[in-house]
Amino acid sequence: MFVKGANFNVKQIADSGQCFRMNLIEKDKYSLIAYDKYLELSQIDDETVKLSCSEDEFKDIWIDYFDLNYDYGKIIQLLSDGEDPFLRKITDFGKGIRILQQEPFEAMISFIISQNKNIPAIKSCIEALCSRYGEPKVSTVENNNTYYAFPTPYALAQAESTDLLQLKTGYRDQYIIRASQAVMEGLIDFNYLKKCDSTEALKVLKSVHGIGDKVANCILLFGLHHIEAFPVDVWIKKVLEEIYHNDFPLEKYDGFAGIVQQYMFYYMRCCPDKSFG
DNA sequence: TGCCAGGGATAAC
DNA sequence: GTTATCCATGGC
Repeated sequence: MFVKGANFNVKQIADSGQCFRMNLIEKDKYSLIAYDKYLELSQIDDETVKLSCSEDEFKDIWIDYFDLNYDYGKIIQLLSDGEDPFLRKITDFGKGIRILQQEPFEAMISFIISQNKNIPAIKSCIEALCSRYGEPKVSTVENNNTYYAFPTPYALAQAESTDLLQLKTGYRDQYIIRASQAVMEGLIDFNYLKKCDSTEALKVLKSVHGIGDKVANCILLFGLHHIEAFPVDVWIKKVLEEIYHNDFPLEKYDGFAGIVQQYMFYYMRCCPDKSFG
């Protein structure tokens, strides 16, 4: 089926570092595994994306996954009309990005793995984790190909440390196991964390061994849809230092700071011409 | 080869 | 409260 509308760019989303199971298949065409489903997306033109799913599946899963009920145009207009020249530039550069609503558990484990790794390494580690602990599935999209769902909390709570080390998790093995156990035990309740305010949710997430400020904010933003969350990694830190001299007025973007953060991240990672200012 | 990566825990100041 | 050190490993 086809999705029409501005501010939905598959390449920009795939390269925005939110999810790690979205990959280029051929020019303008990407595969994605999420919510136990396999999906292919093709960018037909600036305002058209083709999805390989049925309309029912689109309504059930992907419309929320891609946050298609949220008006990004309004935020983009606001930033484009603002007085900050850097924000005007990066908003124009990344205006096809959307904040994904990923499965909270997948976001939690993925961003625990992400620490001190680059994106290609994160991707291969997560793929290894999925093929080892995830449920095998068969897609009807193309050639009945087999893929693996993201592992359940139950599966990872019982994982062996030595086994995880073979999947290149490095020193994060116990982080993964203990976080999964916290979910199984109900110490982490994603439904509650979605509903409560982000300060409270941040505190709860950081109570898990291996989840610090940055990872917790990524879980908030990409798994719990707290779009006010503002994760600061090495790239964002660079923006805050080099562009704003550590005086970025975050409070001006209250309520949607996470979107601004994504424009910053995507620009820093992907703009071929990073002439600042 | 050495440095960096969507960091965090812990020890040491 | 803030800073230094260590962690395991792939990517480039």
